[in-house]
Amino acid sequence: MTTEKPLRADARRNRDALLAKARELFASGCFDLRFDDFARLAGVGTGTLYRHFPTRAALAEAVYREELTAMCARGRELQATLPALEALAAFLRGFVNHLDTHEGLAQTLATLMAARTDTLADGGRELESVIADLLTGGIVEGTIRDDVSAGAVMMILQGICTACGQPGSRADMDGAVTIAIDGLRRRAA
Amino acid sequence: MTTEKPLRADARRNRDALLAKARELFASGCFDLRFDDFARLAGVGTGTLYRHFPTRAALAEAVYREELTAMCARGRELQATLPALEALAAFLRGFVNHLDTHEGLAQTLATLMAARTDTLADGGRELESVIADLLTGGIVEGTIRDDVSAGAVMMILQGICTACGQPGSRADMDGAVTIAIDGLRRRAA
DNA sequence: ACAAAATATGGAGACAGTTTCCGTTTGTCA
DNA sequence: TGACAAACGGAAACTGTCTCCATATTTTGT
Repeated sequence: MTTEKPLRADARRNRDALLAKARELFASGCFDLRFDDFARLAGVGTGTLYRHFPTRAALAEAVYREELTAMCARGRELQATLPALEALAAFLRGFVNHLDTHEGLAQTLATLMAARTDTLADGGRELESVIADLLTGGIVEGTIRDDVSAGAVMMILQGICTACGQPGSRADMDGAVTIAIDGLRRRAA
Repeated sequence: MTTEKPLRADARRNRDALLAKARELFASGCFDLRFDDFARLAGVGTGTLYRHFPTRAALAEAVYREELTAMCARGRELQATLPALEALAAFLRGFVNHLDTHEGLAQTLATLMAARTDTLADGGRELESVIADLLTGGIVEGTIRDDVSAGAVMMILQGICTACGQPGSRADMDGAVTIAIDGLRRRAA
């Protein structure tokens, strides 16, 4: 599906430089400097930046793709080793905990999830599919309600990601997760 | 507190024209046309627009203020006539139902809630205070858990508002509310 | 009723960030 | 090594935001 195209040597080099510098900048909290500056600081031309990453969101997605994939992998791992509801709870707790110290990731996810559109949302889809599988596991197991789907959980996470970074939000982020976890439990008849 | 300043006649007229045109545009789904164009279409100059509404969000807030206040009033009314948890549930259901057919309001709220930048967020604070009171009522009554605060619920609503308008989101919006309502119940020991 | 003072107007233009375009450079392959 | 394709850089065009101030309207005092 994903058309692997062999990139020319200098192209790959520039792309990597861009990515490395962007990662560094994001990590130090600079989310909204001029888009052009990502190019300048990485030592490449503006055109090159745009050729590799047509939008700010595309750049952010590329930077965090690996990290996001790792988190998803962890989710699957939890699913394999714990009962579904506990796995889901652990996953969500870990997720929020990670977001709290990686604001750039939170911002990026907030954007990706809000992006109704196109191609670059598939970082978000990767996450949604992990959650869907966790839910399914819990439904089979009988511990998770069967009347809500992963999309609903994604909305909640979206809210959490957006709020992340606001002073004093940590407690409410945890609160939202608490609500989500207990709200997902199959209700006693 | 709110400094009521007598507005000059033409000023009030222009302000109203702006508001009316903006309401009409929002209702027809045009959220992101040039900000300047709101002025042009309302038949006033750019300066006038900026004088009355310094930002896009300020304009949106003014447009929806009345509507939002009505929703909050309804929340208080529910609180007065139903047990707290039921009032909260009815409020949230009604809220989402309303959002679903008023996308402009949803967008506006999403923005207001995300904006920690105070002055224009007090539409958001009005909402938060209604929810806080509903929660408090339920805690006293013993039906709502006491370990999460209104901020957590606001995050969830933020996610819902952001998602509103995406095709097929309605079911998940309802799902998120379902999770929230059940997640807020005091857990049996 | 009128003039002075106070208030508000409009829209040209400065500005900042974004994006395109194309002449030049660099890498690839035979 | 030459020819061709791929990628580069960065100046210039563009787009939306916002400010400024000479001009116009309203209010107030007499």
